[in-house]
Parts: sequence; structure tokens; C-alpha cells
Amino acid sequence: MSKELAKAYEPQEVEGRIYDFWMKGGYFHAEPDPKKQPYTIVIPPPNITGQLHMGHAWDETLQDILIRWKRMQGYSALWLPGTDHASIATEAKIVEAMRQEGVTKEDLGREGFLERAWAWKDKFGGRILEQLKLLGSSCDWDRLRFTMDEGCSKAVRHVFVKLYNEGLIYRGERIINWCPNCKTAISDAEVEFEEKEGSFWHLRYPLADGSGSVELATTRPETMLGDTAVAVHPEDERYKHLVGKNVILPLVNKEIPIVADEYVEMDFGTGVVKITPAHDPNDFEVGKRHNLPVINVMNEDGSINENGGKYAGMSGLEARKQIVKDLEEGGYLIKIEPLKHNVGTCQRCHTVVEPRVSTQWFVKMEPLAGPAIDVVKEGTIRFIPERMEKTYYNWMENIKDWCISRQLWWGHRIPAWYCEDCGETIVSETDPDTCPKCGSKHIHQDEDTLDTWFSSALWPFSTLGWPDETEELKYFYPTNTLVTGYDIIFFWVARMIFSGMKHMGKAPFSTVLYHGLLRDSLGRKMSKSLGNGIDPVEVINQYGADALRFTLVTGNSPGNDARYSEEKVAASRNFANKIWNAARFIHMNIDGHNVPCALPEALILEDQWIVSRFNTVAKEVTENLEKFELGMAVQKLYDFIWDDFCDWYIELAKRPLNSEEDQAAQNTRQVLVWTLTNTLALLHPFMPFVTEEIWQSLPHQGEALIVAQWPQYEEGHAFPQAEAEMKKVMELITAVRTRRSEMNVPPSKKAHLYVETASPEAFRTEADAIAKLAYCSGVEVGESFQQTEGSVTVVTAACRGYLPMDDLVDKKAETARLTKELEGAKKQLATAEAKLQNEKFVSKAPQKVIDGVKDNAEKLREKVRMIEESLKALQ
RNA sequence: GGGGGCAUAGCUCAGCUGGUUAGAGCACCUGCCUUACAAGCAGGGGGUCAUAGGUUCGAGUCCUAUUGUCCCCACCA
Repeated sequence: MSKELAKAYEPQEVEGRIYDFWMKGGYFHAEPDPKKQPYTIVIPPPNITGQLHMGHAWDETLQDILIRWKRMQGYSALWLPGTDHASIATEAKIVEAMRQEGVTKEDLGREGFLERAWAWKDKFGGRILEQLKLLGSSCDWDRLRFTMDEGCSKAVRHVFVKLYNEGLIYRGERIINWCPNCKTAISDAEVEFEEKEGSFWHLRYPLADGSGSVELATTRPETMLGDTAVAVHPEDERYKHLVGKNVILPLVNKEIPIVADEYVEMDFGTGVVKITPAHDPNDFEVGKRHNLPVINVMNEDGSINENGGKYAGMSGLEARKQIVKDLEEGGYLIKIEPLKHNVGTCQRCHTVVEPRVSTQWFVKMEPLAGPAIDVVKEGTIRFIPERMEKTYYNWMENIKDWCISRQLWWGHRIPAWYCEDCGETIVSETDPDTCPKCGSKHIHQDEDTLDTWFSSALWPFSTLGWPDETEELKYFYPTNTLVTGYDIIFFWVARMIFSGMKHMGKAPFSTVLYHGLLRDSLGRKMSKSLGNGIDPVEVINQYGADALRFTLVTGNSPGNDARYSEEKVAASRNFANKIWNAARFIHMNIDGHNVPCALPEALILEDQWIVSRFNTVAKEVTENLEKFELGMAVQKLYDFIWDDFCDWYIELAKRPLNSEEDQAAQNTRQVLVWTLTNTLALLHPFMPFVTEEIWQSLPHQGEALIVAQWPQYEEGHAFPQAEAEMKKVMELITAVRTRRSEMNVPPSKKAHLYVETASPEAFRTEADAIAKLAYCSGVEVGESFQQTEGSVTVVTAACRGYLPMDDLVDKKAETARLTKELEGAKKQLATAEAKLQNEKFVSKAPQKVIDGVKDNAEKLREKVRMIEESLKALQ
């Protein structure tokens, strides 16, 4: 903060400079340090294709808050950053860029393509990291990792080989989800179901013996080319006699059997199902049970292949049209019904996925799932909010094998080689030259790459050097907190957990903090197609990173979706500005004086009050953070800074600051500086830039706020008595202000205030403050005054105040008002007394609550008495 | 079909293990340029906490049902 203080906070001027200062200071870097406790967060690695969006901003803000807090608490706090190669997304992007140039993957060949991909990664992969810096993210950039860097790749190979040798990775021909657009297999998790309007084609398959036909229905008529049976339920009386007979597959003119299988539901449709083992997961199972041939009729792009006879070469849609037409002409089409049904689509490109039989690599999940379930059940890993555990169990307990091979080039190539001479499969961490079985040199590597999530599953330990036994791994693993959105529980969280259990024998983290989805102000998901996405970088440019961060943690709780609106950011910006101006005020009063950042020997009442309030806030904020209640923590800081510190303490401080007594002024300066700098420390994790900037400008101890000590609750700073006394004074001031406001008295019109109370000390001490803040010409405090007729009365729990304002007082109205107030007080008193007379309440409620009610009743009795007295005086 | 979330002021949302009179921001109304801040100050109005039962001395908070709404999983051809 310069001496020439801008009237409003200008984040644009501050943030870059402060971030450089932190970087130069090396404050983000963490080392294994036996003198400290480790605290570790690994970043959910953003895709190299990505640009920072609001979801990231939210995610990173939460992580940065935790890591900054722990760093200040003295932990060796490591926030490990990195990026994900995002195989399918990145490859699609590069292929698209190439298409614009008229180049295909095949033109370039594998090596050429990969060269291009790496170049692309070098060019764009760092973009999102630069954007993270704008947010203030205090990642240890010295430890930046990439899922395809040497170390991570080594870990991937190691895991693959290990799991293969244990029989937990296998290769086989299975039905998988095939994306005809991406031209690769995808896992179950990558299929999204969308409800679509389709048709239900009712077909007739004639019996081979000419004795009639069966009717069945399908949503995908083109797959009939691959039908190898027709199935009915074994108990279905309508069809029992047909089981074992054959039908003639129309158009193909081939006999296929009628089989009985329990999978068929008698009540649905006609109770007859065509069986296409190559193109439907259920049919595949039926086919296995009945030893049916599997006829794949589809090419990689979804078009019909040579098994489709005259339809070969047609696209799926063309084939469908032609087949329906031919069926109709042949008299095989009975009717077409409209049908709403869920179709699986590719998560990346939303193309309808085709179930397709092909040879792929799989991870056998069942043995891995058990320990991963247990570790959450027994509480070694805690999910916040807890309900996310249910989602997790639900998935883990019903998990199917994970298809990990992708027909892509960008990614970790599967470390398997095939011997062309003896057919041996070689799975190895190092590239083999010859076949270990027959010695042949004619071996070739599997063409496929691994699912991108295969490498991210290892992220918490691969980034720390595993499989090598590094110091980092020993010190920082297991990590502490994982922060992520609930939308990737299956993709990532679950897979990290079973990987950690399997390879490290330890859970990869102890807590998973989930946040929700960030929606737009109308509650819609932010998306490219809707065009309602907000660019965090623009928001930061306009309002500052602190304002955005504050917005993202205020007013929401773990696991819940939140709405973004610019109004909220503006409000947050105002808060940053408020603090800035509080600091300006302090500067105006301390510059030119030698003010240490320490509390003075003697504290006057309001000093004790603010110190005590701060003490409480420090304790509560810490507790909230420990429970991951970030929204609550930040709310308390907001209230403390704005209400207690700015609206009350600074206003109260103006009196001693302007007084003739040098010592009083100096004491107040110290309290101001001490309170603000310590408050800045509490706020720093949330709003790092503005707090560091101000802290640096004020008297302080230490070189930077980012590494300053986290404030702690101190017994000696608790002044409950002062808090109670100040509360009385503040209540009086507020009551007078309210009364004046109701009567539309301008601040310029002042009146004398008489304060009648049984406990006059605090009111006497603060008489001048009361006069100033309640716009009084003078304040007199005593046990009893002769109240004049034309006065305005205010009654609080602790006192009765009245202001002679003859010219303004409407006696009738004043009487009416007081009467109403009296009724209210009496009613409340009656409620309290009824409670105290309720034996069950007195016997069962905790003493604390009873005392509270008693205390309240006491106050109300006094209040009633005081109002009655005022009414008497009015008469 | 299975599971879960949400329903609190005009709007967006907090409200932790049930405890005195339910909070905030924004919006609204009134009065103030009081030399830190008009991105501000002082005050005000506004809520039968979705509905119906229940547990309890006491329920926004716990239980049951209902309604509305959103999401996840499964995927009957």
C-alpha cells in the first residue's frame, strides 16, 4: 500500500505484484521437513485442452484456502499442481485442428501425430496454469507434474504390469461401448444416457417350418443383420411349443433358433426378443448361455460391414432406412410405434454409442473394490458431506470390469507386445526386443492407449515419485484433503481410492471435500452450447481475484450446487474495498507515529471489547475450518470486520484518536493496528491479495502474511465482562438512533440524553461515545432523573434513556408507542414466566437454557417497570 | 425400477450435535456527502421455515407420509 492511498481498492494494480512477491519469496514451495507436520493436497489436474472455467475457480479456491490456512498454522503445506493429458478430448481437438488443414491422422502416421500432439501440449497445456495463478493459487510450481511425464508414465507401466501379472488386468473379447465418432471404446462411466424420441419397429419373423411366424419389436432394426436367435421366456405358455424350432431371418434368409431365456420379460412387447449378441450387452449374455454365434455387422464408424450383405458400406442410418423399406416390401413390417427411450451417448461428443463386441483390455474390479469400500466404511477416508458415501458405495458395490483400452494415439501406450511367430503376449515395464518364449524378433506392440483415468487414478502417489521410494512420497503420502466436484466420484475419486489401497496399501487421502456444480443466475448448468458460461479471468480483471474467491465460498455448503451472479461478486468487491478503507483510516492516523504491532498495556472498555470479539472470532473461524465449514468461517469474518470493527470500533476509536491525551491516542492506534493485522491473517486464506497488500503496509512482524502465524485463541484476550458492558452501551445507542430515525430527526438536531440505570459504570465511561454516536448534545447518567413531560423515551434491557425534545414530541403518539412497547414486553415476560413455571421444563431443560430464560425474565421485568415509569411521566 | 438432494424474507442462500425474539447479501422504503469508505453511514418494512401428522418440556433442525422440484445410478428388446 503506497502512501498515496487510492480511495478505492484497485486489485488490478495489486494482484500481479503480490503474486510475484510470493513467487520470489518461494513461499509456495514445500519440502519434507521433519520439524513440521505435512499437509498435502494434490490438485485435480485440469485437462491441457481446458481453459479456466468457474468450476475450476471454485475448486482451486477451496484448495488454496485450505493450503494457505495450514501453511500459516506451521505445516509443511504442499499443494501439488499438474495437468492431465485428457487423451480423448485432446486427440479430438488436435484431429479437428488437422481437419481444418485437410490433414488426417493417417496422413501423419502415429509418430507424426504424436509429435504434433506434444507440440500442441507445449503450446496450450500451460494456459490454464497461468490462469490458476491469476486466482492466487499457491501451488508448489516447482513440483508441477503432467500425467504423461516420465515419472507418471513409469508409474502407469508399473501398475499395468503388476495388475497383469496378478491377473487383475486381462485382454478379452467383450461387448463394449463404442463411440463411432471418436472411433474408440469407452468405459461404462463415460456413457451418458439421454432420453430420445425413437421408434419401435414391430417385425414378423416367419417360422422355418412354415407353420406361421413370431412377432417381435426392436428399436434398432439395422442390427437384425446380426441376429443369431430369437428368444422367449421359458415359462411363456404362448411360445413354449416353439422353443427349439427355427425362424427365418428376413432379408438375410438364414435360419436362426428360438431359444428360451429368463432374461426375456413376458409382459413387455410381444414377449419375443431378437438376439443380436454382437450389438447388445444383454443379448451378448444370452448368446453366451446358448452358444450363439456372434456376428459383428458394424464398422468402427458405425457403418455396416461385409457381414451386412447388400447393406455393407451403408451408414447406420442409411441401412436402417433401407432395411425398414425392404422389410415392409417383404411383408415383414407390422407397424411402427413412436417410443421414448434412453439411449447411451458418448460423454465427450454425445454421439449415440453402439454396443459392439471387440477385443479390449479390462481391469478386474471386484477384488479391488472390497478394500476401497472398507476404507470408507471404517472412516479412514471421510466424505464431506457424508451423503456422498452412499453414492460411492452404490457404484462400488455394483461395479463391472473397467474397459481401459482406447483406440487412440494420444496417451499411455499399452505395454503389451505380441509375438508374430508364436503368438505370445508379452507385458513388460521395459520395451522387449525379442519374444522371451520363442526368441523371435517379430514382435509388435499393442496399438491401443490407456483410458486417461488410468493415469489419474495414480495421481496422489505417482506425482510424489512412486514407484520409487522418494523422500517426498514418504513424507507427503497419504495426502490429506482431496477437493473435487461430486460429478467425478466414479471417474476419479473411486479409482484413486482403490489404486491407493492396492499399490500403496494406504488410502490416498483422509478427507474428500466435495463441492457442487456452479450454475448461472437462472440455475442452469453453465455450458458452451447455452453460451451462459462466465470467464473467471474476465471477472478477476473487473472485480479482482479476492472478490471472486470470496463469492465462491460465501453462502454455500459442501456438496451443494451454487448459483453464480455478478451481483454477488460486486458485493464481495465492496467488502474488499471496505477493508481497504479501514486500512486507509488507520494509515491516516498512524503515519508519522511510531506504532508497534502489539497491544498496549492498558485497554479501555472498547479496546477490551474488540480484542475479546476478535479472540472469539479467531477461535470460531479455526473451528469452522477444521470442520470444512468454509462458508461459515468467511461469514463470521465478514460480520466481524464490517460490523464490529468498522461500524463500531473505528467509530469509537475516533474519540481517543482526536483527544488531547497522547497516550490514549497511541493506545488506540496500537489496538487498531493489532486488531486489523490479526484479522487480515484470519482472512488471508480467503482473500490473499488485499490482505497481504494491506498487511505489508502496516506495522507487522515477519516478512509476509502468507507465512505469518495463524491467530490463536488466547485466554488473556477474553473479556466477557467488557463484551457485556459494551453490549449495553451499543443497545442504547441503537435505540436512540432508531427513535430519532422514526421521528425523522436529522443528525444536526441534537438533544440532551438522560440515562437512568442501575448499573451506570459503562454508560459513564462511554458517555462521550454515546453522545457522538447517538447525536446527543450531552449525556447524563444516573440512577434516577425527574423526567420532563415532553421527552422521548427509549428503553433497553439495561437502561432507560430519555431526550427532552419538546418541540418534536407528539405526546399522544409517544404514549401510544410506549403502550404498544409495554404490551410487547409484558407478553414476552408472560411467555418466559410460563416456561419457568412449567415443571417439566425446569426439570428437563439444561441449566444453561433455564438460566437464560431466568435472565431474560429479569430483564423483561425491569423493562416493563421502566416503560411504566415513562408512561407515568408522560401523563 | 433404485438412491439422493432441495423446498426458510421479493431474489440468491446460511442456519453445526433440537434450546431464549430465525440470519446474511441483493432488492425495497426513510434520513444522511457525520474528513476511511455513496462500492458508504444510520434506521425501517418484509418470513404461520412446502403441507399433514408424530417424538419432545421445547422442532426450521429429529421421525413418518404427501406435494413440488432437481440430480445420480440402472437401462426392458
